[in-house]
Amino acid sequence: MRWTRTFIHTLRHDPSDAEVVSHRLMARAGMIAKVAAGIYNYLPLGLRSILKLEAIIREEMAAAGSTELLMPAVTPAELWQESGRWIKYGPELLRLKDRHDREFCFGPTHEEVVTDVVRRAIRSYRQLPVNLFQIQTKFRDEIRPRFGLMRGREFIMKDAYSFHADAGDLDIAYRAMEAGYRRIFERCGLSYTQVEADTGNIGGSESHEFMVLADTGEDAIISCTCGYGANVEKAHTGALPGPPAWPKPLPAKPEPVSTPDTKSVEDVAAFLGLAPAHLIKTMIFETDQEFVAALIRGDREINEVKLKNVLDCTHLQLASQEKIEKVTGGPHGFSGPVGLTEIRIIADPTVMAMPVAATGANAADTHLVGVVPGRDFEPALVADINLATPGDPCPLCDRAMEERRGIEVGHIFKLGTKYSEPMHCTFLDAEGEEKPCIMGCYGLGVGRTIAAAVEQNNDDRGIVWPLPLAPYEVVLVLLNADKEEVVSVADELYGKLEAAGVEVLYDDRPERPGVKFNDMDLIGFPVRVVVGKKGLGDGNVEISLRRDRERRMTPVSDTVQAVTALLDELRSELAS
RNA sequence: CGGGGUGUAGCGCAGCCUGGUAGCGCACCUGCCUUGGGCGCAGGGGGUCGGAGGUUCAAAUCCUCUCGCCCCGACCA
Repeated sequence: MRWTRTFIHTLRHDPSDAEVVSHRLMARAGMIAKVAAGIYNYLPLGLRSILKLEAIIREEMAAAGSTELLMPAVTPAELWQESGRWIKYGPELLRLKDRHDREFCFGPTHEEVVTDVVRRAIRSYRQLPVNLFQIQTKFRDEIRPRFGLMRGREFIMKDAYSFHADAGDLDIAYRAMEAGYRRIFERCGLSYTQVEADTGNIGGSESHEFMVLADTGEDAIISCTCGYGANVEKAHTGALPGPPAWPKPLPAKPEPVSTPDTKSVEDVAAFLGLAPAHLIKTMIFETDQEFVAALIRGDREINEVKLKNVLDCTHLQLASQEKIEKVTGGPHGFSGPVGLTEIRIIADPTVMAMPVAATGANAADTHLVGVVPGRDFEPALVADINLATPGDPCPLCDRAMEERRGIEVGHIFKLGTKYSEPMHCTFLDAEGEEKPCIMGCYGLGVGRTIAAAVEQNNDDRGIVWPLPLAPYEVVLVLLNADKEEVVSVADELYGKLEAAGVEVLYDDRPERPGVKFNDMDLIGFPVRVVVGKKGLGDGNVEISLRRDRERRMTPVSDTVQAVTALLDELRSELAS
């Protein structure tokens, strides 16, 4: 392709709204352009990278046993009402009405639609398993879209869904998808990790996320050298060290102590001559259906995602000071579980393991000392609601874990019968009994993966594309567009490279060298071939790789061979 | 939705406080010049100052409302 016949327009300045490096560079390189908040044009250069990733995905999905279909972007409300998500999904679901006032939504994901597809066709266990995928534009009306393709409202996603007669068969498909995802990210040349994940609003049992590692990633990953890794939202820890020995005499029953103006755990502990780990922190939360008191040891924090799952609620937030006072009878900062009978108490196991503790007394400026969990209060529920932090022991091997950051590019779930049951997607088993299909679902953010690749591969001059995702593998740069003898050599080289099957962009613009070189570095084509009168004087062109920018002078006649050899070298690096 | 900010040429910004000719850099057009890392000189085109209302002799500037966008928190591929 000749540059002058395509549509590539680079920006000299950073767009003022671009915050992260991938957004900045993709916008400047003329790959994407914003149309509205969280909604982008994929310009020709950007689309090429997207299509390359899609091609890899299609190959690996086929290898994993999934078949492509395409479902509608606009889907009727009825399907969502059947699953219950018309209510549960909330304002993130973009709802539309047609001219007859019938309700639709722009699909944010397609469990309902695909379940409908399958239930119309499947009658018998003999027809299972089914495994379908699509690459589709989705829309989620995010509260705060940002970071370009990383967190758009409209975005391209590959989503796959599998249907099985039993859990064992689901596991086979799940493992195949898991392996397929690993191959996809490996083939892209990305550094990534696979972690245990929370299932979020989609629901289900087992779940893994695929994270491209980048310091700018929005997700925190807790991991151990033994291979354990989990999203911090989900991460467990091994047995935490217990609190230090109780430093004072033990009262026979909880004893109120005046603690004026001490609200934070640190203040109270210092005031009482105790360690933070001697206190029980009591947090009052408000959900869509109730108030609850969540109990955690004073030196730890509550993991709100875990808590939300334990409570099985849609919304969860800290209660306001007024509401705390109403529910507990005491002001904010002095809540405690003793005598708290109006609301459910959820306690972390570390709290129940405390032999004795200090807590708020649900009264102004007062704490209770000598509270014994299980004797002085009984929680409605004991569940892990502890937030894992770096340095905590690994649940598998007890070594200290570390925290890294990543960009979630893939998420796979075992859904079970969450959709098949309410939507009656059933089959007859060998005994003639009607059963709901066991389902799995497998998402992969296409645009986000491209953005993550940029996030991971750039320098101060621009993008450094990994070969498999580069919009073009090779750029041929004509330096002296007004010198006929230079042009004719470049034209001829362009023809030969194309004939040899090299994916080449020919920069035939009559621009100054500086402009061209800067554009090439910004866009980040892996291989650059420069034809200029200076090199040509010695019968040479200059070949360089974007990643090291080392220039090798090569005789014109050897160019095609040298370029293909370089490409082969880059490919074999990826394969190894 | 809550809190903070911003909207002036295609892009990046100044001007606003203290009302009075709408500006700068880049990009664009013409000519000359230059040509291996964003040249130089000269000339030129381009604006409902986000929108509506108000105050005023006079509003980009002050006031009110409204819309878009951005940043900080809860969602997610």
